[in-house]
Amino acid sequence: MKKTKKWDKARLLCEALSEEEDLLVNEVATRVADKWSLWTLATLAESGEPLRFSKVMATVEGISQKSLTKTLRQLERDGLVTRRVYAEVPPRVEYALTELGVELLEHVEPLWSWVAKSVGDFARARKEYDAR
Amino acid sequence: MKKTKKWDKARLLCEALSEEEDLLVNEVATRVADKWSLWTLATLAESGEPLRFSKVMATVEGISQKSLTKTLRQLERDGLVTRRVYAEVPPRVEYALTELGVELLEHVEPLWSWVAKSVGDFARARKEYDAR
DNA sequence: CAGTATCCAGATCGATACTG
DNA sequence: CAGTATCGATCTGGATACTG
Repeated sequence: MKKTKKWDKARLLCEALSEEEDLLVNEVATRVADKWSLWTLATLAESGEPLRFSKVMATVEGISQKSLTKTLRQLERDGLVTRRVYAEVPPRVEYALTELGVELLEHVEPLWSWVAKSVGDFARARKEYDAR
Repeated sequence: MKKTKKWDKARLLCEALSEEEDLLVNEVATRVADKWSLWTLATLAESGEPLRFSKVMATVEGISQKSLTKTLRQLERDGLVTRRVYAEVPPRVEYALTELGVELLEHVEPLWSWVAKSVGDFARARKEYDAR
Protein backbone atom coordinates (compact mmCIF):
# COMPACT_ATOMS: atom_id res chain seq x y z
CA MET A 1 0.00 0.00 0.00
CA LYS A 2 1.18 3.49 -0.78
CA LYS A 3 1.48 6.14 1.82
CA THR A 4 -0.92 9.02 1.51
CA LYS A 5 1.18 12.11 1.20
CA LYS A 6 -1.80 14.39 1.47
CA TRP A 7 -2.54 13.05 4.90
CA ASP A 8 0.99 13.67 6.07
CA LYS A 9 0.46 17.34 5.41
CA ALA A 10 -2.51 17.44 7.75
CA ARG A 11 -0.60 15.48 10.34
CA LEU A 12 2.17 18.03 10.30
CA LEU A 13 -0.33 20.82 10.76
CA CYS A 14 -1.91 19.01 13.67
CA GLU A 15 1.37 18.36 15.39
CA ALA A 16 2.18 22.03 15.26
CA LEU A 17 -0.90 22.76 17.37
CA SER A 18 -0.83 23.37 21.08
CA GLU A 19 -2.91 21.12 23.26
CA GLU A 20 -5.52 23.84 23.60
CA GLU A 21 -5.65 24.38 19.86
CA ASP A 22 -5.94 20.67 19.28
CA LEU A 23 -9.01 20.58 21.49
CA LEU A 24 -10.49 23.47 19.56
CA VAL A 25 -9.85 21.79 16.22
CA ASN A 26 -11.59 18.71 17.50
CA GLU A 27 -14.59 20.69 18.63
CA VAL A 28 -14.92 22.40 15.28
CA ALA A 29 -14.69 18.99 13.64
CA THR A 30 -17.55 17.93 15.85
CA ARG A 31 -19.63 20.78 14.48
CA VAL A 32 -18.81 19.58 11.00
CA ALA A 33 -20.10 16.11 11.71
CA ASP A 34 -23.11 17.15 13.70
CA LYS A 35 -26.28 16.75 11.73
CA TRP A 36 -28.05 19.67 13.38
CA SER A 37 -25.07 22.04 13.16
CA LEU A 38 -24.53 21.39 9.51
CA TRP A 39 -28.19 21.53 8.66
CA THR A 40 -28.52 24.81 10.53
CA LEU A 41 -25.55 26.32 8.72
CA ALA A 42 -26.88 25.09 5.40
CA THR A 43 -30.27 26.61 6.13
CA LEU A 44 -28.71 29.99 6.76
CA ALA A 45 -26.54 29.64 3.67
CA GLU A 46 -29.46 28.82 1.42
CA SER A 47 -31.53 31.66 2.74
CA GLY A 48 -28.89 34.21 1.86
CA GLU A 49 -30.24 36.53 4.52
CA PRO A 50 -30.67 36.54 8.30
CA LEU A 51 -33.31 34.19 9.65
CA ARG A 52 -35.35 34.27 12.82
CA PHE A 53 -35.13 31.50 15.37
CA SER A 54 -38.60 30.24 14.50
CA LYS A 55 -37.81 30.21 10.81
CA VAL A 56 -34.68 28.12 11.31
CA MET A 57 -36.60 25.79 13.57
CA ALA A 58 -39.28 25.32 10.92
CA THR A 59 -36.70 24.59 8.24
CA VAL A 60 -34.57 22.17 10.19
CA GLU A 61 -37.18 19.47 10.52
CA GLY A 62 -37.19 17.39 13.64
CA ILE A 63 -34.94 19.55 15.78
CA SER A 64 -36.12 20.37 19.28
CA GLN A 65 -36.10 23.88 20.61
CA LYS A 66 -33.51 22.92 23.15
CA SER A 67 -31.19 21.42 20.57
CA LEU A 68 -31.55 24.33 18.21
CA THR A 69 -30.74 26.79 20.95
CA LYS A 70 -27.70 24.81 21.92
CA THR A 71 -26.59 24.40 18.33
CA LEU A 72 -26.92 28.09 17.58
CA ARG A 73 -25.03 29.05 20.72
CA GLN A 74 -22.17 26.77 19.78
CA LEU A 75 -22.05 28.06 16.23
CA GLU A 76 -22.09 31.61 17.53
CA ARG A 77 -19.35 30.88 20.02
CA ASP A 78 -17.20 29.41 17.28
CA GLY A 79 -17.71 32.49 15.15
CA LEU A 80 -19.73 30.71 12.47
CA VAL A 81 -22.99 32.59 12.90
CA THR A 82 -24.04 35.95 14.28
CA ARG A 83 -26.96 36.54 16.60
CA ARG A 84 -28.72 39.87 16.51
CA VAL A 85 -31.43 40.76 19.00
CA TYR A 86 -33.98 43.46 18.23
CA ALA A 87 -35.57 45.21 21.18
CA GLU A 88 -39.14 44.68 20.08
CA VAL A 89 -42.28 43.12 21.43
CA PRO A 90 -42.55 40.30 20.66
CA PRO A 91 -38.81 39.81 20.58
CA ARG A 92 -37.04 39.23 17.29
CA VAL A 93 -33.72 37.45 17.01
CA GLU A 94 -31.98 36.96 13.72
CA TYR A 95 -29.19 34.59 12.85
CA ALA A 96 -26.83 34.88 9.91
CA LEU A 97 -23.73 33.16 8.59
CA THR A 98 -20.38 34.83 9.13
CA GLU A 99 -17.60 34.80 6.57
CA LEU A 100 -16.00 32.02 8.57
CA GLY A 101 -19.25 30.10 8.44
CA VAL A 102 -19.41 30.43 4.67
CA GLU A 103 -15.82 29.29 4.39
CA LEU A 104 -16.50 26.28 6.55
CA LEU A 105 -19.41 25.20 4.39
CA GLU A 106 -17.31 25.59 1.30
CA HIS A 107 -14.63 23.37 2.75
CA VAL A 108 -17.11 20.81 4.00
CA GLU A 109 -18.90 20.49 0.70
CA PRO A 110 -16.35 18.39 -1.22
CA LEU A 111 -16.10 15.86 1.57
CA TRP A 112 -19.82 15.70 2.02
CA SER A 113 -20.37 15.27 -1.67
CA TRP A 114 -17.84 12.48 -1.82
CA VAL A 115 -19.49 10.66 1.07
CA ALA A 116 -22.92 11.07 -0.52
CA LYS A 117 -21.57 9.91 -3.85
CA SER A 118 -19.92 6.90 -2.21
CA VAL A 119 -22.93 5.89 -0.18
CA GLY A 120 -23.33 2.85 -2.39
CA ASP A 121 -19.84 1.65 -1.52
CA PHE A 122 -20.51 2.07 2.16
CA ALA A 123 -23.84 0.30 1.95
CA ARG A 124 -22.22 -2.59 0.09
CA ALA A 125 -19.47 -2.89 2.68
CA ARG A 126 -22.00 -3.00 5.46
CA LYS A 127 -24.15 -5.55 3.79
CA GLU A 128 -21.14 -7.76 3.28
CA TYR A 129 -20.00 -7.33 6.86
CA ASP A 130 -23.41 -7.96 8.35
CA ALA A 131 -23.85 -11.06 6.24
CA ARG A 132 -21.07 -12.78 8.15
CA MET B 1 -24.69 37.93 1.73
CA LYS B 2 -24.13 35.79 -1.30
CA LYS B 3 -25.50 32.34 -1.63
CA THR B 4 -22.97 29.54 -1.60
CA LYS B 5 -23.41 27.69 -4.82
CA LYS B 6 -21.04 24.97 -3.80
CA TRP B 7 -23.23 24.10 -0.89
CA ASP B 8 -26.28 23.80 -3.09
CA LYS B 9 -24.55 21.03 -4.95
CA ALA B 10 -24.13 19.01 -1.78
CA ARG B 11 -27.70 19.72 -0.82
CA LEU B 12 -28.95 18.32 -4.08
CA LEU B 13 -26.90 15.19 -3.56
CA CYS B 14 -28.29 14.79 -0.08
CA GLU B 15 -31.87 15.23 -1.15
CA ALA B 16 -31.45 12.46 -3.67
CA LEU B 17 -30.66 10.03 -0.87
CA SER B 18 -33.12 7.62 0.61
CA GLU B 19 -33.80 7.85 4.31
CA GLU B 20 -31.61 4.82 4.88
CA GLU B 21 -28.79 6.27 2.83
CA ASP B 22 -29.10 9.54 4.67
CA LEU B 23 -28.57 7.72 7.94
CA LEU B 24 -25.52 6.01 6.51
CA VAL B 25 -24.04 9.26 5.28
CA ASN B 26 -24.49 10.69 8.73
CA GLU B 27 -22.77 7.75 10.33
CA VAL B 28 -19.79 8.02 8.02
CA ALA B 29 -19.63 11.72 8.81
CA THR B 30 -19.50 10.75 12.46
CA ARG B 31 -16.45 8.61 11.75
CA VAL B 32 -14.86 11.60 10.07
CA ALA B 33 -15.33 13.76 13.13
CA ASP B 34 -14.42 11.14 15.66
CA LYS B 35 -11.00 11.71 17.09
CA TRP B 36 -10.24 8.02 17.58
CA SER B 37 -11.53 6.92 14.18
CA LEU B 38 -9.53 9.50 12.34
CA TRP B 39 -6.42 8.91 14.37
CA THR B 40 -6.71 5.18 13.82
CA LEU B 41 -7.10 5.61 10.08
CA ALA B 42 -4.19 8.03 10.00
CA THR B 43 -2.04 5.57 11.91
CA LEU B 44 -2.73 2.86 9.39
CA ALA B 45 -2.12 5.28 6.54
CA GLU B 46 1.22 6.40 7.87
CA SER B 47 2.37 2.90 8.48
CA GLY B 48 1.83 1.91 4.89
CA GLU B 49 1.44 -1.69 5.92
CA PRO B 50 -0.89 -3.77 8.08
CA LEU B 51 -0.62 -3.22 11.81
CA ARG B 52 -1.42 -5.43 14.76
CA PHE B 53 -3.99 -4.43 17.33
CA SER B 54 -1.36 -3.78 19.96
CA LYS B 55 0.67 -1.64 17.58
CA VAL B 56 -2.31 0.55 16.76
CA MET B 57 -3.13 0.84 20.43
CA ALA B 58 0.41 1.94 21.22
CA THR B 59 0.36 4.56 18.48
CA VAL B 60 -3.03 6.04 19.23
CA GLU B 61 -2.15 7.47 22.60
CA GLY B 62 -4.81 7.52 25.26
CA ILE B 63 -7.28 5.18 23.63
CA SER B 64 -8.70 2.39 25.76
CA GLN B 65 -8.79 -1.18 24.56
CA LYS B 66 -12.54 -1.08 24.51
CA SER B 67 -12.70 2.07 22.43
CA LEU B 68 -10.10 0.84 19.99
CA THR B 69 -11.98 -2.41 19.49
CA LYS B 70 -15.19 -0.54 18.89
CA THR B 71 -13.53 1.93 16.57
CA LEU B 72 -11.89 -0.79 14.49
CA ARG B 73 -15.14 -2.73 14.24
CA GLN B 74 -16.98 0.33 12.97
CA LEU B 75 -14.27 1.13 10.48
CA GLU B 76 -14.30 -2.45 9.29
CA ARG B 77 -18.06 -2.48 9.00
CA ASP B 78 -17.96 0.68 6.92
CA GLY B 79 -15.40 -0.86 4.61
CA LEU B 80 -12.60 1.50 5.61
CA VAL B 81 -10.25 -1.08 7.10
CA THR B 82 -9.71 -4.80 6.78
CA ARG B 83 -9.19 -7.19 9.64
CA ARG B 84 -7.14 -10.30 9.07
CA VAL B 85 -6.82 -13.00 11.73
CA TYR B 86 -3.90 -15.40 11.71
CA ALA B 87 -4.46 -18.76 13.38
CA GLU B 88 -1.39 -18.63 15.55
CA VAL B 89 -0.59 -18.83 19.21
CA PRO B 90 -0.54 -16.21 20.49
CA PRO B 91 -3.15 -14.82 18.11
CA ARG B 92 -2.19 -12.20 15.55
CA VAL B 93 -4.68 -9.80 14.05
CA GLU B 94 -3.68 -7.25 11.47
CA TYR B 95 -5.54 -4.19 10.33
CA ALA B 96 -5.02 -2.33 7.09
CA LEU B 97 -6.60 0.54 5.19
CA THR B 98 -8.84 -0.29 2.26
CA GLU B 99 -8.95 1.75 -0.91
CA LEU B 100 -12.11 3.37 0.40
CA GLY B 101 -10.28 4.22 3.60
CA VAL B 102 -7.47 5.86 1.67
CA GLU B 103 -9.97 7.83 -0.36
CA LEU B 104 -11.74 8.99 2.74
CA LEU B 105 -8.53 10.27 4.26
CA GLU B 106 -7.69 12.09 1.07
CA HIS B 107 -11.05 13.81 1.10
CA VAL B 108 -10.85 14.66 4.77
CA GLU B 109 -7.43 16.19 4.55
CA PRO B 110 -8.32 19.53 2.90
CA LEU B 111 -11.06 20.20 5.42
CA TRP B 112 -8.90 19.21 8.34
CA SER B 113 -6.04 21.36 7.10
CA TRP B 114 -8.34 24.32 6.73
CA VAL B 115 -9.67 23.91 10.25
CA ALA B 116 -6.15 23.58 11.63
CA LYS B 117 -5.04 26.61 9.65
CA SER B 118 -8.02 28.60 10.87
CA VAL B 119 -7.64 27.65 14.50
CA GLY B 120 -6.57 31.20 15.25
CA ASP B 121 -9.83 32.57 13.87
CA PHE B 122 -11.84 30.15 15.95
CA ALA B 123 -9.86 30.91 19.08
CA ARG B 124 -10.38 34.64 18.52
CA ALA B 125 -14.12 34.17 18.05
CA ARG B 126 -14.35 32.22 21.26
CA LYS B 127 -12.34 34.67 23.25
CA GLU B 128 -14.58 37.47 22.05
CA TYR B 129 -17.74 35.51 22.80
CA ASP B 130 -16.60 34.44 26.24
CA ALA B 131 -15.59 37.99 27.12
CA ARG B 132 -19.23 39.06 27.06
C1' DC C 1 -41.28 34.96 20.06
C1' DA C 2 -37.40 33.06 21.82
C1' DG C 3 -35.92 31.23 24.88
C1' DT C 4 -34.80 28.82 30.10
C1' DA C 5 -35.52 25.12 33.58
C1' DT C 6 -36.38 20.46 34.82
C1' DC C 7 -36.84 15.59 34.40
C1' DC C 8 -35.67 11.38 32.55
C1' DA C 9 -34.29 7.50 29.37
C1' DG C 10 -30.62 5.90 26.54
C1' DA C 11 -26.01 6.07 24.73
C1' DT C 12 -21.09 6.40 25.76
C1' DC C 13 -16.66 5.72 27.80
C1' DG C 14 -12.91 4.54 31.08
C1' DA C 15 -11.42 1.22 34.37
C1' DT C 16 -11.25 -3.32 35.69
C1' DA C 17 -11.43 -8.25 35.50
C1' DC C 18 -11.54 -12.33 32.89
C1' DT C 19 -10.59 -15.70 28.52
C1' DG C 20 -9.72 -18.50 23.90
C1' DC D 1 -2.27 -11.26 22.10
C1' DA D 2 -6.58 -9.68 21.28
C1' DG D 3 -10.17 -9.42 22.74
C1' DT D 4 -15.17 -9.86 25.78
C1' DA D 5 -18.00 -8.80 29.95
C1' DT D 6 -19.40 -5.83 33.40
C1' DC D 7 -19.96 -1.70 36.33
C1' DG D 8 -20.41 3.00 37.34
C1' DA D 9 -19.86 7.92 36.10
C1' DT D 10 -20.93 11.05 32.57
C1' DC D 11 -23.02 13.05 28.71
C1' DT D 12 -26.79 13.60 25.46
C1' DG D 13 -31.18 14.63 23.70
C1' DG D 14 -36.27 14.64 23.67
C1' DA D 15 -40.51 16.01 26.06
C1' DT D 16 -42.68 19.17 28.88
C1' DA D 17 -43.60 23.28 31.47
C1' DC D 18 -42.72 27.95 32.39
C1' DT D 19 -41.14 33.23 31.35
C1' DG D 20 -39.26 38.11 29.87
